[in-house]
Amino acid sequence: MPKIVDHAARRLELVDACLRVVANAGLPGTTTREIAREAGVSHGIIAHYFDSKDEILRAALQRSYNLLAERIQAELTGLNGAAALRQALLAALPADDAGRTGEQIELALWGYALGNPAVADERWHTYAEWQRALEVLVRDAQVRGELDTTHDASRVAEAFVAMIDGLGVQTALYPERQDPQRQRDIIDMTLRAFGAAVPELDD
Amino acid sequence: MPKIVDHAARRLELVDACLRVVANAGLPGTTTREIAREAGVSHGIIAHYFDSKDEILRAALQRSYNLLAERIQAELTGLNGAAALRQALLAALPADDAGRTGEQIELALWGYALGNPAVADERWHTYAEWQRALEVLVRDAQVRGELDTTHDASRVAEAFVAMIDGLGVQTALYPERQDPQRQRDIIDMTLRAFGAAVPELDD
Amino acid sequence: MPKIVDHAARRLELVDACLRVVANAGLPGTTTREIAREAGVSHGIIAHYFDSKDEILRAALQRSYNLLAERIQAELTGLNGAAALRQALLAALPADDAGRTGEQIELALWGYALGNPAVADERWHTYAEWQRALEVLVRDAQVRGELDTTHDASRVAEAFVAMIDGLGVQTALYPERQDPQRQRDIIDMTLRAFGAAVPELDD
Amino acid sequence: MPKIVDHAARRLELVDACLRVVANAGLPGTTTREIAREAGVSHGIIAHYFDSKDEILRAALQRSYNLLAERIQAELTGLNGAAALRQALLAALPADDAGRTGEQIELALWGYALGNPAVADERWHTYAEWQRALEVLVRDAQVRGELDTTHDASRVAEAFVAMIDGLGVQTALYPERQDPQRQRDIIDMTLRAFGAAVPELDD
DNA sequence: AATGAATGAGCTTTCATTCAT
DNA sequence: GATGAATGAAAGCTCATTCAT
Repeated sequence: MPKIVDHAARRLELVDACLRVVANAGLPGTTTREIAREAGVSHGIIAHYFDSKDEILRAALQRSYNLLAERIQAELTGLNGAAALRQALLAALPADDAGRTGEQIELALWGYALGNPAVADERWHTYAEWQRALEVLVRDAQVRGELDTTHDASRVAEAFVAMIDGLGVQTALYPERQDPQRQRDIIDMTLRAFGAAVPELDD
Repeated sequence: MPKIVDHAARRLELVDACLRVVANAGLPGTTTREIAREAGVSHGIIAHYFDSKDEILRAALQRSYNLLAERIQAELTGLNGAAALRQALLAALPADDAGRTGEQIELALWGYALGNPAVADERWHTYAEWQRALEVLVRDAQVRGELDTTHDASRVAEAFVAMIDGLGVQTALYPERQDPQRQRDIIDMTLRAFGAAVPELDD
Repeated sequence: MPKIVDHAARRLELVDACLRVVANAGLPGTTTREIAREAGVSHGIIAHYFDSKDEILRAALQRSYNLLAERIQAELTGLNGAAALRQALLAALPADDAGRTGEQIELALWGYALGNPAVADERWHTYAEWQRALEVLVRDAQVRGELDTTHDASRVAEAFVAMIDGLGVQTALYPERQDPQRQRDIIDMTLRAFGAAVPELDD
Repeated sequence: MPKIVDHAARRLELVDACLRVVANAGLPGTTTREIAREAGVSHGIIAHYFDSKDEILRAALQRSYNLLAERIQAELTGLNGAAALRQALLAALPADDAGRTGEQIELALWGYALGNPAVADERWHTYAEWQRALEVLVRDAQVRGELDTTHDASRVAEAFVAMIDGLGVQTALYPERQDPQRQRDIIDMTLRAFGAAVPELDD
């Protein structure tokens, strides 16, 4: 009987170690040796669970997205219309240290996708999925009369996706210069501009 | 002092070669050897003009931004109010192959800034400058009654900066999947949402 | 003691798998993992049956020689004198694909013996045995008056051993450039030079 | 002005270091690090002069053959007929320590050629060249009546090439067990069998 | 007996940097 | 100023071996 090891769990440990390294050391600092050290295992073990460094990086990219998607999904329960849309957008914003780290991982892995068409393609599908989910929320809000129907739902969704991405970039690059509250205000302001009844702020 | 002029020109040649390499080979492919080869000079020459690889990359990042700023500035002559704002935003969008390449360079260099606080700090200043310029345009449009005054000009500017960045990311990562016209439509739609009188589209 | 039988049979399976790997992948491609895969067993099993990779390679070398010796022996039944000598030499030549593969294994394992004096020593004994066997055949032919007695039997045997080895090297290295028939002709010609009554060829 | 270095000379130094390592440590022991250490230079320098380890090994193979060919050629001056043939064969035999080392290099590199068709092909040409040269000597001896004309010159040449190779293998593998004088005797005996008037030995 | 997870040394190769000329 | 030879650290990856189960 061989040593009993949960293969999937071990892979996940390594992927998470990889994400921590990316966050701490950036993509160039993400070496297989460093990942192993972070996971507290030997260097050679990575070859046991991944065919190459590429494979673990791709898995990390996917995991990073899954974590975000789960977080957003969790926040939507019980909401609908403009409130659900707003909640989704705010949840997608990096709010705390973990969120900031997540954004840095995301941004570092964009640089990785840049040179790997296959990776970029994988990434595209998760992006499109996220945009479609947002489009559904926009349309629902429009149907309920909680958002202007003047604008095409698909484009509105895309506008918000872009804005979220852009705000995320700034958080990743200038974590000390960004105020999470201000980013939420900007989202709320834009929602109002698109006709949502978001209560005014008084800062 | 002819020597000094030569010196600056030589540096610029090297920086431009560096940008071409980043565009063609990505950040990991940007080696000092490759930059020298692209510039058609010997490998060791880089040490003459830059203390380190870091320094040439920083210069390339700055140059990349300057080129964009110049392009935007050139498009604004003779315009004011909402029209100027719109023109600035559209000019900031990557429209053609050159623009797409520029975005990829930008994105690759973000990954570089991620691990270098000093680089990120430099980058922050150019970002802030671009945002302030946009804020001036927003305020001007508001004063002229061509944009809703409901919203804080500073936040509106930031919203647009984020949206431009986000759309740029998508162009850089998925160049074949993005339609420049659709990106322009999204900007126009958002301008209308903020009260600008941008003519409706009929695609 | 059935266990011991199993043990020997298992070892043989592994040794044969090793020979197949050497033939297919060359000596550098002969890894313990590959041997295990070829044998259809787990990787760690090799440590059960062999103390080290060296040991299995040594066993493979010995096995390779035994297979050849058996083949030669089988061809000699019922023959004697110059006819037996000729048959032994022709049987030692690689004639078909299997023979060619055997030569490649042999040659690959020479490279291995080169750095391992112990292995080379083992190899020496099988070489000496093969030479002595040939010497007996030469002397028998001389006694029967089917071969010149001018020459020392021991040296004649050695000359033929060297020639067989040399022809084998060429088959191993340039399988497509060698013609088995031509190699047989060369052997026959040399036998005639040493006084054997081998019928003339007419190609 | 760059540092003046004789590129070709430096390459040759490295190739010779490579040959010494192959001789001392065998093919598996021939690492780029070891070659650099043997040459007394830094490890990375090999990348300056050779694109890959393959390239330096191929160069070493070629060099090894050239050294042998030069040695043989040097011994032939002033001779012709059977005497020239005999001298060529004896010169091709490994006679001293240097010759033995050369054989070991040769044998190790055969193992390398085994897995590289391109290398094997290169090797084939030098083999064919050596065989043709020998054939010319055989034919000359036949024409002068110093060798039996019964046998086909081409086949006789091939027989001798094979015998030389086979004797070389034995020297390489069992350097302590081989007696150079005995190998020369075997060659002489075979020459006599083919009709050459080589004086009898009296050992 | 058999498994396969885990280790760590060592491989080739790449690369920023230094420096003699 | 300019060259390119040289260095040495570090990268990804391979692999024989060990060992808990």
